[in-house]
Amino acid sequence: MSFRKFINEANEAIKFGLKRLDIQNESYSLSEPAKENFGDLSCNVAFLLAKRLQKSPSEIASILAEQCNHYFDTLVTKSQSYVLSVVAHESGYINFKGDFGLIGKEIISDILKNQLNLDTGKRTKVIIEHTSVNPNKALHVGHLRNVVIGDTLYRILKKTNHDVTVLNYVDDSGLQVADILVGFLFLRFPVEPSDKKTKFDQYCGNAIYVKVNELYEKDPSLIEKRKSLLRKLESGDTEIVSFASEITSKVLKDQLRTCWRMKVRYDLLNFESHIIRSNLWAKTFEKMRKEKIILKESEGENIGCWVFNSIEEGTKIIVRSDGTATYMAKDIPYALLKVGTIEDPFKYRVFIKQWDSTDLWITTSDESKNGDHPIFFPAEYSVTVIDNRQSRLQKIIKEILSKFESKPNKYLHLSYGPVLLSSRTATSLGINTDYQKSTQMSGRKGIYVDADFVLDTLYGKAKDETMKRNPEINGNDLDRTSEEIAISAMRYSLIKNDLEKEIKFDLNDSLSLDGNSGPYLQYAYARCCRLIEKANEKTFDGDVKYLSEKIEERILKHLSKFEMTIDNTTKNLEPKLVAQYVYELATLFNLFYEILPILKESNPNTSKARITLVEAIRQIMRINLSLIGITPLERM
RNA sequence: GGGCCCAUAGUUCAGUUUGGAUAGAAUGGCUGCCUGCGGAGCAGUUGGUCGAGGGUUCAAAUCCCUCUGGACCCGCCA
Repeated sequence: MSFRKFINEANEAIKFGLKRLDIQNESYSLSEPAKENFGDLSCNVAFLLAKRLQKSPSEIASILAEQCNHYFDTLVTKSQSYVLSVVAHESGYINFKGDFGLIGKEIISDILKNQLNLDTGKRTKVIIEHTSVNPNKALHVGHLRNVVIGDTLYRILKKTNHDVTVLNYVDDSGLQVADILVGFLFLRFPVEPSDKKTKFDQYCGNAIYVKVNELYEKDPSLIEKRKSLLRKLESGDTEIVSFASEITSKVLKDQLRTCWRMKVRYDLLNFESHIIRSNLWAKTFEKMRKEKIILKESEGENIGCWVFNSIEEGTKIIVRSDGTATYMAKDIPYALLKVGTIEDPFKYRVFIKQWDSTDLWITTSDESKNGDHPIFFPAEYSVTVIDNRQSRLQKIIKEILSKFESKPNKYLHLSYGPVLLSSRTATSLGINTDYQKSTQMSGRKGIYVDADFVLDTLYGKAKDETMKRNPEINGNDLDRTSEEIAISAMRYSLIKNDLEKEIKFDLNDSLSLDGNSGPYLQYAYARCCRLIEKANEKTFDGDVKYLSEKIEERILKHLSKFEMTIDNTTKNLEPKLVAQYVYELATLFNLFYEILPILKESNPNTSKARITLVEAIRQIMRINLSLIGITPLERM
């Protein structure tokens, strides 16, 4: 926590100074100044005191700075101070300069000895639910945002020693599944796509789902057929259920292929049909009724319905007058299960082995399968990754949960803005944009950009670039490298921005491998690797005191902020902070590489120190890249 | 109608939580830098009434109010 120690010490110095001037209860902020030549930390307290003391900020700053300096006399050994100087600026700021000789020495040592302190989780059990795409279509770029946010969060929480379980909820008995069943059973779509190379999820989504929805308008009798299929699905009609299960699991496996390609993994799949059969809903309903969380309306427009009266959101129907549960109601038992309000009724078996050789589990009704399995439920807190259109429902679920539990905030909704198509991209897909700036995607209407298609296109582009630079590269390395570059471009572009902002997806722009992009980060890492390889060092024991150039100090400072950045990321659930951190590190490194000789430096002490610095950068970069799911490449 | 989110350079975005010093990147345009540690790089240049108006403050992109423009949610659909 090197940089934080520096902040703490500066804070102590300010407090000390204020005390000596007999000033109490003054709040202030200690922040990084806009420009580096003002120092490393600035305090605004003099501005705040101006009125109270009837003096100018400038005057107060200089008096206070002098008192602050006495703080360092109280330290046992001044050489252990992280603060190099405290000076009052005429503007009124008190500026602190850090001792990056000392801070740098500590952070480099921590990095190289693998002694970074990232354990903020202390084995806290966390459940993350993400992806949860209906199993009737292939993933589009909008789904990928969800997948990548969820997986990045998983990686960060895992690294900070949280005990993380990743769930993927599969709605295998809903309307959207009934839609493709209509296609197969009534419109006679073949059970296999005519072109064997077509992925089954794409076949269902692109050919059948869209077509069926078009036909509903021309032939309303199909809607009746869908309704009857849905009833059979819910009532457990053996023939239909088993056919549906065959279809959805084929789609699901293809969806998982796309997710795995993105280096995403899960622990458990929860099928809606299993939850229905498990009796969880019945228990939940009973409980809500008993505790008077929901009430039966005896008059008015909702007569005969069981409703929840939300304080802020008004009346919400939970059970219809015909006794069936609404869409939202089905999420309640799942939420209760996650936070431990109801007991886990499931038995488990391994569904499939994943790309990282971990097991992906599913629930099962097979009585014999209840041997050793990980403990999935419950968690200390649960994070559900769903886009912001679901905010209202998530809020109501959270409110219902709070009726069961006195402890708040165990159930979190990680909200994000949807991915829209830029008008250029929409037009290129033949969609009439009506001169709008961007277009909502819709699986049902066929308005979307397929995830695999984008990855394939990126892959092709990365391959061209890689071949240009490495004419001698062999086929396997070329394929692997190109794929990793494609994934890094995709993943980075989906998390580098603020979660709440919509992403306007433009196919052309997303194909860029330059600038603030995933491949830029990988390139910086590869450069580090080549330097280390050529340096042929084993020990990395260069002395930080030879790193006195401005750029070197900036790098040491940035490295020292790593633990703090990760801490903020987990506290605020903001994956972009990691992306921004590693981008800045890559930028600083590229600059360093450009302006200073490393291997060619004539002073051996300086050269050794620089090589050590490169190694530290490389380590931090490697950790950060893996946190955001980008594979560090030694060559590209 | 109620709720929620957004608006910063031609474009895509940081910065807003916690007010502070000359508002930063990337991309596009223009221009330099490879017999040199890898040019997927670096540097320079171009480009801003921070949607508008008002308020609070010594100080507002940031806080408050009003307005405008855009998106989304508000069903006994999922």
